[in-house]
Amino acid sequence: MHAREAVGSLSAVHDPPLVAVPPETPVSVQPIRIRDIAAHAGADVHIRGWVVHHRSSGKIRFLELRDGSGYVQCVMGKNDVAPDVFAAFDDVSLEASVEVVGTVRSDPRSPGGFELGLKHLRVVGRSAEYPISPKEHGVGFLMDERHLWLRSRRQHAMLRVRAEVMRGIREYLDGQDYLPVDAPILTPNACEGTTTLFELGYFERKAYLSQSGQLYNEATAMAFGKVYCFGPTFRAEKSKTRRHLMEFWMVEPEAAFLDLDGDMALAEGMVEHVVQRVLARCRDDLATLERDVTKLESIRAPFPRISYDEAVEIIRKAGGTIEWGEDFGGDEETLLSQAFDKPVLVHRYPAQVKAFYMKRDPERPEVALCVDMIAPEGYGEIVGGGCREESLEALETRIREHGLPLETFKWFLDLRRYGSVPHAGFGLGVERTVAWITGIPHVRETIPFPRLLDRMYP
RNA sequence: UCCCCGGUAGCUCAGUCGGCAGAGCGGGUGGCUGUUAACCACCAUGUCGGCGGUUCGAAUCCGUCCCGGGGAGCCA
Repeated sequence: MHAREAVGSLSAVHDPPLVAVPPETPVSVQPIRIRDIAAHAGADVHIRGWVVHHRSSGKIRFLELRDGSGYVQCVMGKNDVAPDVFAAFDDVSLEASVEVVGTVRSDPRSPGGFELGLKHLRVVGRSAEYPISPKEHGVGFLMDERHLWLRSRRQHAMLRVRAEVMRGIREYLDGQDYLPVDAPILTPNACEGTTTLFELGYFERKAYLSQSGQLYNEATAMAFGKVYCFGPTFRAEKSKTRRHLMEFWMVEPEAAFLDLDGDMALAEGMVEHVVQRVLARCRDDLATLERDVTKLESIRAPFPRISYDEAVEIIRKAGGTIEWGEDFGGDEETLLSQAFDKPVLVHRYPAQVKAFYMKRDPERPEVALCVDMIAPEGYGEIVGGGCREESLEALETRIREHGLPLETFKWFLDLRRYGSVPHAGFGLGVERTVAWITGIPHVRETIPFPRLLDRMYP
């Protein structure tokens, strides 16, 4: 109990111990995170984590630990430690949780440059026959073991970049004076009336999982001027491609008095900021993922801005077959992205392929004042947005044309009855953005627990 | 929903012409004082995705269903 109390009192300004330290392990030093190990060179430290790797050579034993902040190699010789400490290694296996005390020393033979000369070792939780071995595995197997796969280096790198992307998005929008105002996830009806929604019971009624915060954003934008919502979004489409998830995260800024050029500038500025922030703060993670960072370093505003008409020309010259009036498929987006080394903003699509609330170009009623951002290297559309129709009459006409029920949009039409203004916004898909920045081919690794067609486990 | 590919040990896979079910890794036991996905020796492990058919004989050929992967459509 003495050791336990000592740790408890010392750890007031450090990480508290997550497990009770038994009396036989006389831990009297503060727990540290591996990331900070260089600051403790020459000193004794207390580290808790999981076994990534272990090797024994009879009288010398090696242990590689992960605590979530980094990796460190631990060493002990048979003649350097008490017999019970040396023997504790016998219970060590892949992904067993352990706590150790040792002396930090610089050693070029250790990955990371520092190693821990062990004084104490205790197995906190054993790990029998950990399923994921250090050898190669297939995607199907790893997805079944996703809860364990998350412990691997590659997944750490991926999800740290994701976290940095999300921080960068919030930092940028907050800095532009956008207020985070989230939209509901349970909605009474289809927002855009286009994609298939997940339906669920809402007591005696039906409800749907949100496919976009767009319509609610328009209400909050009229209340606060500049807003964004950031949360999960659901699409019940039976999509089975590397770019699709049933549940994904989307940030959607919306601003009153914003025009199409301003909307494009906002999207461009945000994407530039996010990419540069990841480059500045996640170099090691990008290296782990073997990302060619020169392709990211050139992501600086301004991005090319082309009309849909021009995009069709580029696609045709590149060998694509597309008729004016059709939306772009994956192949067309890839051809288009290959013509540029930056994200490309494509504006003024044919109105027929866009949502009902998109504003028509007054000079060309057949096109909408909208914009998509196509990521480089074939990662597809990462942003979709544009100007919203602010005229009550025009919007009512659009709703009727799309065969949507006017009464369910009463509140949405109210926004045009009471002080309507020109406004615009967009949605950016987090997973596609992370896939592009990390350079991985499939979005499923960019979210901790992907929801795919026919895959809901774990 | 449609098209293509696949399913053999815990994992990754090989299995020839239809003729004894295999390797590496992982696991177990033992050895080794500087290992880096350590190494060496030995040991254990199978509803060959399910069902039906052809055959003296099927992992192998045929039918069907299930599951997984890739792609299309739709979208972020």
